[in-house]
Amino acid sequence: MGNRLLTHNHSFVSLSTQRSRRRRADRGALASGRPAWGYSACVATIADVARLAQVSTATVSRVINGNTEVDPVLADRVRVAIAELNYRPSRVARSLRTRRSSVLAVIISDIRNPFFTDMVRGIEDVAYAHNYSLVLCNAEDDPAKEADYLTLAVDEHMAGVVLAPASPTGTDLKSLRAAGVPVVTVDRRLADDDVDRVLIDNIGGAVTAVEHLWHSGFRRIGCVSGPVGVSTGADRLAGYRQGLAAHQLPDDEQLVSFGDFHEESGTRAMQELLALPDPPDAVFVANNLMTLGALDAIAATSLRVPDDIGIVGFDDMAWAPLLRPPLTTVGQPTYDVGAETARMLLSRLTGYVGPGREVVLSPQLFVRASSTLSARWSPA
Amino acid sequence: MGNRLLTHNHSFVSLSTQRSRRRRADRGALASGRPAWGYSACVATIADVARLAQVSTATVSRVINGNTEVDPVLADRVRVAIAELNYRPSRVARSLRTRRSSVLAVIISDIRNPFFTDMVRGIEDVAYAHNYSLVLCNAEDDPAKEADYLTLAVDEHMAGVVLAPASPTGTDLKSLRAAGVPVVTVDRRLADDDVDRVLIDNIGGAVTAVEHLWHSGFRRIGCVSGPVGVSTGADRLAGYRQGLAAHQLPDDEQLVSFGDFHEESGTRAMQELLALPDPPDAVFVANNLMTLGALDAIAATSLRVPDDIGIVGFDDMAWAPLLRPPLTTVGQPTYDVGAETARMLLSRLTGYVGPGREVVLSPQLFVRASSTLSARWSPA
DNA sequence: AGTCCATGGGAAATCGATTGCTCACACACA
DNA sequence: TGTGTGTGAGCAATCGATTTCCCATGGACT
Repeated sequence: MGNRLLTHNHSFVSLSTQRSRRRRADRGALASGRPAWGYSACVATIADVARLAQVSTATVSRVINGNTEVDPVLADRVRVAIAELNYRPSRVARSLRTRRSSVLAVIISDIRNPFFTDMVRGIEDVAYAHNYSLVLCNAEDDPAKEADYLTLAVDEHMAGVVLAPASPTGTDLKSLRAAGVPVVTVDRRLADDDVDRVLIDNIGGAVTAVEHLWHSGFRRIGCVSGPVGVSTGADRLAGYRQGLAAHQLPDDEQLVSFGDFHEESGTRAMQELLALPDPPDAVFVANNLMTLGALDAIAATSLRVPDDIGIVGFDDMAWAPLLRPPLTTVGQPTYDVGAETARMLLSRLTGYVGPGREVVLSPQLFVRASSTLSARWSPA
Repeated sequence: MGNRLLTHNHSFVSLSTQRSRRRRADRGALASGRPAWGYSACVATIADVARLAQVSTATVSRVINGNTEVDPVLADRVRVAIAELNYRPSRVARSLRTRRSSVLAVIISDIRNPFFTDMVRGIEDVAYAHNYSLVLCNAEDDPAKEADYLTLAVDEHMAGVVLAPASPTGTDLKSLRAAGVPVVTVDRRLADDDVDRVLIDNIGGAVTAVEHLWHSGFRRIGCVSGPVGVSTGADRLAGYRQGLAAHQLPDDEQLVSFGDFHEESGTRAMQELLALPDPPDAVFVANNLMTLGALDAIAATSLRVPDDIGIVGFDDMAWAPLLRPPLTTVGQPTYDVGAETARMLLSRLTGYVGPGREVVLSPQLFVRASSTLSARWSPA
C-alpha cells in the first residue's frame, strides 16, 4: 500500500512537493524507531487520498462532506482511494478549521448516583444513534469544578452541553452562549430561564408521597430534605409542605431535617428526627442516597418499618423492592429524562432556534410495604 | 478591551496584517448578528497576545510551555498580555500540532453498574489532580462499540486510555499502540499480557465466598456464574470450583447456572437452580447486578434467606447491609482499583517505559446474615 | 459561429498553536 | 580590536482539514 502511494507521487496533479517529501520522511521515522512522543495512527491524510485519486484535497473534502456537487467519476475515485488507504479524516484538524466537533459534554453532579447514570444511558443511546460521542464530566456539585468543565467544553469546541447545574445562580452560561454552544439543563432549574431544560415535577412527586402517607394513616410526617440551594431540594420540600397543608397536618419546623443528597447526610438527618421529643411516625426522604442513609439510621434502632415508622423515598432504585419491607418510592423516568434531554440538544444542533423550552416529566409513585400500615390502613 | 487591542495593531512587531484584518472582520460579524455556526469564544489568539506584548508568537508559546529560557522582561510582558486578554490557548490547535491532548478516555462496559462508576470516581480524582480530563465511554460489552470508541480515542488524540475489555481476544489494541497512546486495562484480563493492567483476585474472592458458606454449614452450594468469555466470569467460576474441591464437596454441573452479569439473567439463572430436583442450599452469585436478580427470584418464592437458602454475592454495594437479611458480599476496593489504574496510566504518560505491569488487588469478604445459619453454624 | 452563463474543480488561505532554523547581539578572550 | 561562542528571539513551516475565490470547460442561446 505504501508503495502504491509513492508511485502516485508522480501523477500529473502537482501538490506541494516539499510537503510530500516531508511526509515521506515522517513515514521513515515511524517505520524505523518510534519517536519520543507517538505519531498519530492517522496514517493517511487528505493529501494522500487526493494524490491517489488524482484530484485536489478540496474535492476529497467535498466528497466526504457532500455539501457541493462533485463529478460522480471523481467521487468514485475518491471513495476508492479512501477505502484503499483506510483514511479517516482527522477530527482534530476538522474541529480546528470548522470550530465544531461531534462530541457532547454531559456535566453531572454525582457519578455515583444511579439517577444520573441511568439518565446518561438515555442521553447516550440517543446521541450514539446520531453519531455523537459523549464526554462525561463529574462536577460533584462544586461550582468551581463545574466552571472548569464549562470552560473545557468551550475550549474543546464541544458541539453541545448537557448540564445538571450545581446551583440556580452560580452557573454562568455566558461563555457557552458567546461561543454558540447549545446547552440543555436537566434535573435542576436555573434562575435564568432562557435555556432549554428537562425537569421532573418534583413538587407533584413530593405531594403524592405525602398524600400517600396520609392515606396510609400516618399523621406526623417528617422530611429529610435536600439542600434548598438546588431546585430539586427546594421543590421537593415545597411539595412536602403542600402535601401537609392539603390535609391540615401541622407544619412543624422540627419535622424537617436537611441533608446534602449524599448518604451520610441522610443518616444524620434521620437520626436528628428520631431524636426529637415527639418524633415523626413517617418520613419522606428527598432522594435515593439519603434514603439509603435514613434506612441505615433506622436499622440502628429497634424501630420497625412501617409499623413504627413509615418511609417513602424520592427516586426508585432496582433494589427498592428487595428491601424488607420493600421500599415505597417516587420513581423518576430517568432514562426518558436523558433521552428527552438529548433530543432537545440535537434539535438545537440541527438548527432549531427559539427561546428556551421546558419539558416537565412526571414521577410515579411505587407503593410498597414500607409505607402501608395495614392496621391503620383498613378504613374500617 | 477590544479597542486597546486594536491600538496595538500598529506596533513595531509586524505580524501578518492580512490576518489581523480578517480577525477584525470576524469580530464584527460576532458583534452584529451571530453567524450560522457559532464562532468560538476563544476571543484572543496567540497572535493577539504576541501583538499586545510586542513579541513573536513563538515567544508567547515558549512562555506558556516553559520549555525554553525566555528573557524575564519579555516573559512578564507576555504574562500581562495573557491576563489582559484573558487568553487561553486553543486546545484543539495545540492538539493538532503536538498530536497530544490532556484528555483520557475511559471505556467501560456498563455505566449502570456501580462497580464501574465507583471505579471511575477513583480514576477521576487522580486524573483531575493531574489536570487531565476524562471522557467516559460506555461500550456495553459490545465489541463493535468498543472498537468505535478505541478508534475515537486515536482520532481525538486522547492522551491515554483506560479500558475494561469486552473480551479477552476480540479487543485490538494495535491502532492504539501504533499511535503511541498508552493503555491500562482494568477489571478484565486480556489474552495479550504486554499491557498494564489492574485486576482483582477474583479466584481468591470466590474461594473465600465458598469457604465461608461451607463454614456456615452449607453443603450443597450452587453458583450463578457470569459469562466465561470474560476473565472475571471465568475466574470467579474457577474460584467457586476450587472452593468446592477444597472441602471435597461434589462439583455438580447442574449447580452452575450462567448469566451475563445483568440483573434479568440473575433472576433467570436463580430460577433454574431453584427448579432443580435437588436444589442448592446456598448460592454464590458472581456479580452485583445478578445478585439483585437472584434475590428477586428468591423473593418470588416462599424460601427464606438464609434458613432455606444462603447467598453470597460478588461486589459489595451500599444497600447490601440494608437488605433483610443483610447481604454477605465479596467487596472489591472499587475506588482504589480506579485510582491505581489512573496512577499507572499517568506513569506511562510521564515517560515510564517497560513491559506491561500487573497490579492485583484483593477483595474482602463482608460477612452478614444472608449466609450465616445460626442453627447449622453452632459447632456443637 | 460567437458570447454568456452555469458548474465543477483546483490553488491557496485559513483555523491557532508549536518548533526547527537562522540570525543578531553580547560577551569573552587573544 | 577582531574573532569565536553562546544565548535568546523571530520567521516561517507545519499539523490536516475546510472553504473562498477564481478559472476552465461545456452547453445554450442569439
